[in-house]
Amino acid sequence: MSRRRRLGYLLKQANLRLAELTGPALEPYGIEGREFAVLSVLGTPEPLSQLEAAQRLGIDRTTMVGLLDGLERKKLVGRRPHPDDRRKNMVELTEHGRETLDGATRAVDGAEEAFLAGLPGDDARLIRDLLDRLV
Amino acid sequence: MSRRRRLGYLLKQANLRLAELTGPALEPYGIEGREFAVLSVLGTPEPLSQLEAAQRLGIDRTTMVGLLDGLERKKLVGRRPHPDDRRKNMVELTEHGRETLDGATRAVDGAEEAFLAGLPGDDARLIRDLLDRLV
DNA sequence: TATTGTTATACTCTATAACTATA
DNA sequence: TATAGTTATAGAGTATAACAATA
Repeated sequence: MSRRRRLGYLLKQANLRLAELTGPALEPYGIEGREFAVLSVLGTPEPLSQLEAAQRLGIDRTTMVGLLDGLERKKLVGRRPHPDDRRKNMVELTEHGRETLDGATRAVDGAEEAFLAGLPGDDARLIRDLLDRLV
Repeated sequence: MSRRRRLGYLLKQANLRLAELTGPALEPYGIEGREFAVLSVLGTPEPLSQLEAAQRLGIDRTTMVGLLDGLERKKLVGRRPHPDDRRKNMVELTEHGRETLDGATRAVDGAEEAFLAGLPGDDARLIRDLLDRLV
């Protein structure tokens, strides 16, 4: 009979353990977890401004500036002014960014799979569904 | 048909949402989430040194020093040298610390319950079990 | 020599405030 | 007046390195 651990502790440790798998998985692509997250939201069909991308990820727009600076230096994304509202920068994946996203997505899929490997297939699907309903 | 969100994103957001509930829940007790975590591990029957407490929480021993400094200032814990190994500080809850832990535990239980309120009872129990098996 | 607690320090991540330009 | 992007800055939270005391 083991002691019940706090939910906050479990979530934090799960996050850390997953990051230990995704970090190395992304290394060959030259990006970090947060950069992958940015590429992921930019990979959706609809074009996004910097602010919109930030909101999708739940981060501040000032944080997005730095992330995009890095991704732009790596030639993974490009900024261009919105034609109808020149306050906005629309952000798009470059060809290289798209390729990187595709490969990195497979790598992260593998890392998530490894992370969930301890659970039977049904439970692996279930925990994702449950978390999805919570957030 | 909604887009599948990354597991890392879900875990991070779940953590943030839970923290938004536990933070205010702990406020009446004058402690923060991390301090509650420390009190929790000190609340177990076996006496712990600073290092042992840090290891239970997966944090560095240098981080534990600062946390215990704060808790000691609040008269919630006490340090005393281990009788047989004077390199070690044994850390124990004060009477006030025990009372605070008891109340705070109920408050956090309530916050976790609220966090999981969107899920049917079975699923609320299940997600905790699944996370427990993952970490 | 190794371990525990401590301190100083630095690094990462993030947000707030203030500015520019646009609307 | 309000919004989007930017910059400067500051605050958490954390770890690494180095030291003293002890084993």
